Amino acid sequence: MKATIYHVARRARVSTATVSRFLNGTGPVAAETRHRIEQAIQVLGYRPNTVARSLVTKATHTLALLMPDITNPFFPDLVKGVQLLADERGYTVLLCSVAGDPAREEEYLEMLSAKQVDGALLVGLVCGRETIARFARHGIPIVSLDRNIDYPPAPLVHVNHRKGARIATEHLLQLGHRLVAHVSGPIGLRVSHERLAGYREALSRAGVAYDRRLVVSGDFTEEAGYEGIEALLHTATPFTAIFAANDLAAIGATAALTDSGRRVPEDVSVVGFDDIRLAAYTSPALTTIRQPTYEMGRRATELLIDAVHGRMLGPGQQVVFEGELIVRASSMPIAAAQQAKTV
Amino acid sequence: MKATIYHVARRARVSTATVSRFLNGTGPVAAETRHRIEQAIQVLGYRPNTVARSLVTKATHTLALLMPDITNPFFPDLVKGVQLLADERGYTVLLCSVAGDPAREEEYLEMLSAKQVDGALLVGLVCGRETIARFARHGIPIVSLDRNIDYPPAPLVHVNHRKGARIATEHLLQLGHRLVAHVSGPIGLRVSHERLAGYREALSRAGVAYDRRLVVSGDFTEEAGYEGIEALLHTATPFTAIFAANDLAAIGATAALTDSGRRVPEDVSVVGFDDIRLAAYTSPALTTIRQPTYEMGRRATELLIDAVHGRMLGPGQQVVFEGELIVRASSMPIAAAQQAKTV
DNA sequence: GGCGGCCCTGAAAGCGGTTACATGTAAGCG
DNA sequence: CGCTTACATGTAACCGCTTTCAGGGCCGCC
Repeated sequence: MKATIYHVARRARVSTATVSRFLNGTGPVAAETRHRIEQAIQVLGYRPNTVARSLVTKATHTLALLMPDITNPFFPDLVKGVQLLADERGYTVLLCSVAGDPAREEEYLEMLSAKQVDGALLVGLVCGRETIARFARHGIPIVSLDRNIDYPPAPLVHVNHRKGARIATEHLLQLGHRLVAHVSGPIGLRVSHERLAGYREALSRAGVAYDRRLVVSGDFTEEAGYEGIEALLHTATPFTAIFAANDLAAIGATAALTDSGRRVPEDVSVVGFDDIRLAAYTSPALTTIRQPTYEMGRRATELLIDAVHGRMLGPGQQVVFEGELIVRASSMPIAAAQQAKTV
Repeated sequence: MKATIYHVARRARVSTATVSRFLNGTGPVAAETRHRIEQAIQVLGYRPNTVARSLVTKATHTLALLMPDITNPFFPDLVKGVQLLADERGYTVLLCSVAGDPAREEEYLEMLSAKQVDGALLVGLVCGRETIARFARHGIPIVSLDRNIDYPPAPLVHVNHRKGARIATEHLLQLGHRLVAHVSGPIGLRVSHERLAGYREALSRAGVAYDRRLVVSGDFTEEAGYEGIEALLHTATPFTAIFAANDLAAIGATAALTDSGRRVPEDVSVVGFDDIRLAAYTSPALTTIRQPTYEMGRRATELLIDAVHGRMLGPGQQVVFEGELIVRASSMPIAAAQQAKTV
């Protein structure tokens, strides 16, 4: 039989109200009473039942984290950031992998309001805005990562994808590459769109014509990167560099290049995006745009908890992080010889 | 103002008991009444409050997942398996990264019993057995992954680490290697111990003497793998192959080899353990032992949910998976030339 | 026609806490 | 000395739901 506050009260010869006051530090409790209560708790091995508490306080100290796919190496770091900050603040996190499926997203959103979570961190959701609006109507604060939520306006944390992509592409251009291919993310996703836009921006600033044949669409997986580049090689469209929309795709692309006998970076330079943990250890080590993933997770969670406590910045608040170019071994200046044969 | 069951009852002109019966399918409800209730729910946008429900039913439909570090690429797949199965069964999962810190593990365990989770999945815990025993006393079912919990006996899911390690090492031996180094996991962890044991077993079966200078200890990270092998190279102890206790370490080791001018696998063969997602895409693609991570997550969760429902197999039940050798490009027969120079 | 059942429903007692309000006591003060 | 005041505690309502128990109709059946 688990001890309840009632048992503690009885044993300490006080009322449950006093025990509760003692537990929460609300209201005064005499030193001697305090001592008796401590004793009782100790002896009984009492732990307050948070469910009962939540029922009356209407706070569960639980945050929900909705994300597409934890299997993508980009996310674990984010999760860690969220987790750690939540922990510091006495919150606990409910993990929901929604697999990029709008129906599941909606289902989960429904469930969350029933579960009375205190707040929700929505990362890269793909569902319609009405779905989110409906959810928000329950009054649960939300913070969004990489997905703009206009109505109701929710705090947004993201990196400047466009600029990052531009920097990545400019890096390649500065190395002398003119035929830069791009493996994009899933079409329709804002992130993919932004990164593609950054790529085009860099091209156009450098006066290089945009060639849509050089853009293959992927879905942020290694498989797609591999297949995309394999297919591109089959078309015999020449290129000397690749900017992949994320590291996974870059790694897949590199594998496709290697399997077809090309060398990276001697024949083709490759740059990715994200700077996942293993990017430094692939061979060649991957040049990429670092996203401060862990930090973003922390910051987003901080904003969320603030929102839970009713402390919000102005509406439409945003925290934007900048991507940082990390030059490693997968990119190098275009070789003169290479210019001639262009792969 | 959020609608409660009381509001629904009022609007449908029935009692809360009837609404509850309708909601849970417990007890009969007349067709017409049913219809009125549906209407009311619809109009009010009512969602039952699971917190209140849990208070009385004593079931939260929440499972806790305690793991060392989600950042290790081995885990996300596991999490996914857990997540998906939990989802199918109507459970939700609370994520706790304990960072391999016994104190945090204990803290979390405490919190979980207060949070009234229905069950807990403990993966690779390092805390003392008394801690776990104390937790178990709260009556919360647990299932353990990769850590034997003897008292109270909890179902255990794991792979046969020893055998996997033996197979990995045997693979190297069969390729003609005799000087096989090993990057171990953190000493003291059962998993590390088992994998080391498997390595030694293979050596001894093949009549190869065990040389402790060939064993460097790591902690399952790339950094440690890198540094371990770098250090080993400095000692000038010759070796022609490496069996790393996990893929991360293998990748780090490969990087160290490459950075020092060695080629993998021409100069040194490398095999890992885990078969993380990216193992197939490193270059060279990594030979490794595949753990059916996703499946293990599912199976463990299944056992846990069964336990929650009081359906347990016999005491001391175990599910053991077998590791499978996946031969890729990072291992090859020892070259004649190499035998002479032995790195 | 009376009666045992079967359906369907409602009243009310909790689940384990929190908290507004009331109460009792002793100190402070003119 | 009587009155306020602050402190320490108790009483009881309530959070939103489930569930036991006890009917009230209505049927069939003897």
